[in-house]
Amino acid sequence: MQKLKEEIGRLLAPLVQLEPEEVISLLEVPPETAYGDIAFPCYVLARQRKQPPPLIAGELSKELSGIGGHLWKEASPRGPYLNFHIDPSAYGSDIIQRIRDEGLTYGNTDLGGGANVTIDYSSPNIAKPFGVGHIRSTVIGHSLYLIYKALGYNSIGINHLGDWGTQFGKLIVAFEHWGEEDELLDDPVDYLYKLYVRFHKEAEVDPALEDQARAWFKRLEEGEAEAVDYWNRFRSLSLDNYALIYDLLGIEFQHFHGESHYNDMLEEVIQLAREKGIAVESEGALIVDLEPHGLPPVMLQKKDGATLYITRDLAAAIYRKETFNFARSLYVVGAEQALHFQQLFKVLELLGFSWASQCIHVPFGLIRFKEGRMSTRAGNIVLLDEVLRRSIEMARTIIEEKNPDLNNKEEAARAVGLGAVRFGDLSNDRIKNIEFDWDKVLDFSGETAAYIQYSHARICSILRKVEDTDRKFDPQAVSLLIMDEEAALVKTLALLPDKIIDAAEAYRPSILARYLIDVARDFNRFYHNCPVLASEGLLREGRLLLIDATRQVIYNGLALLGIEAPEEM
RNA sequence: GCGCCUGUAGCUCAGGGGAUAGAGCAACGGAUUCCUAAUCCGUGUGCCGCAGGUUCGAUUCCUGCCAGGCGCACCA
Repeated sequence: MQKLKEEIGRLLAPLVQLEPEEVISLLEVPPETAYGDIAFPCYVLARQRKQPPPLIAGELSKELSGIGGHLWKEASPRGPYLNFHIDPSAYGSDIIQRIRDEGLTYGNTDLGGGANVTIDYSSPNIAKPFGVGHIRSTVIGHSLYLIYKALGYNSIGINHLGDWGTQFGKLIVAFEHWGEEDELLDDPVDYLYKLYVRFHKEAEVDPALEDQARAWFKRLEEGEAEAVDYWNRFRSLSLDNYALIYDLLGIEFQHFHGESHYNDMLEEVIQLAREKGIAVESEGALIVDLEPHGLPPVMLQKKDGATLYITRDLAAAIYRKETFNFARSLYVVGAEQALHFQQLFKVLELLGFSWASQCIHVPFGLIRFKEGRMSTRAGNIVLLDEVLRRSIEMARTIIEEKNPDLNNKEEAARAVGLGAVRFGDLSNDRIKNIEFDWDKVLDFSGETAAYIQYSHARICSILRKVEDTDRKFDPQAVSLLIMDEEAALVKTLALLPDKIIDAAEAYRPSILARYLIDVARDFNRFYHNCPVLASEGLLREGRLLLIDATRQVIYNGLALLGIEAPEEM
């Protein structure tokens, strides 16, 4: 698409007295393919030429009639627009050849130039079970990690484990009171979760428990052996459990620096805040007054001397800058923490760090029940484990029904089941809340990952049936692809690089997810109207090249969402 | 009370100054001697939350209001 725009920009610029770049930025896609494939709106020229836009469009069309381009064949006026019509043969040839040449790297660009981008994602709280709520940060963050990598950035995935804080005090108190050793060993995370829920229930009647919890956390911060032992056990038991889920989902991180990692740096942060004169005592605690900046105050240190998570986040931000010298630092964390990040970035700025502006909160909405929000404390959450298991099970059932002869059913079921859950989270604008609904999670029809994967599998199926697998690009064969369905598919395939860039700039994998739905839809229309194997000669060859390119686009695109594209399902 | 986010078809959601506002689901009807029907084609639906403003032009930008969600010092 970019190449086509450049060509139009070059030709049109001298005729309209604009720079080629300006022309390119004005170009838009018409609402109907019938109008044309790319349009130049003439409103901007109305003042300059003192003519109505439709007249200008007509004149430009005439001026261009003798010229023509490589990738387009005609520029027709329609109302105030000058519509360019792609030459399907030339354009298709250009795009398909490019996809063939670039293969697995088609869609990638080198915008990043190797610059570091840190991405904080997943970051579960130790000792709490992995609920469906946690999947959002995990899946969105990991996709952004992959997308930035595809743009030539050096992505650095950081799992900022919530492995410190008063919650550990709570767990220790709960375990001291009600803990059973064998139950803990039996199913650690589940048991710790039960203790956590029980703590909050009992604390409602007996508020003294909260004080005990704070005291235990204080002892932990002071490095008291008994507290540290508890912490170590709870932490490693939880990590073992998370490892299973990350493994299943294919999620990776370069760093597992949890909150506890920054303990040694907290004193320094507090010292710096004092030196800069932004930290003040208030009611026995140490706070930063952000009122002049229109924000509520933040607390760096409690009156008992223990720190809070923003203190650790400050230390972590500084550590990341010093260690990775990031060009951008992303925090893929729920929208409910928006204020926290505003405060965090503001304090960094007040501490004199100009790079505070490179820190970006990438927020997302809550996963809720119809009846209200999920709460770990109240104990009403849906476990991610269960969601993934049931989704894979459902996929297995459908495969059994539709494709009973399939060889590696288990592999396909896993790809489809996990893909469904992932896609459900990635396909809508991340800022919106999601209502958790089993029926929707387990539905594999319509705009779903299965739809895209299915398109991929069918292409693979066709390609398997061809005797000569050693295909070469043939411009003549591709030039025969002039049916509407073929031209539409080619045009969509050309968009992958732009969509990856758009997704990265908006921090929205949903842009890419939606695009892949378009690819699959265009492919399915083609599939139903244009026989591949039953065609003959060069046309058959051209269609094989087209679907192979489609296969590549789907494969590459799904990969950036962290979704597998099985060859059979 | 203050702040942030959201409001588009019956439901779930795309779109995001410009040409007749689009998909999926659900409903109904159709397509399989042929490459996997997890598919495709057809039918119907919209005060784009309400009221102002900016503009040649607003569903899109600005302001106010309404509704829902989420936050607002010793949790993370």
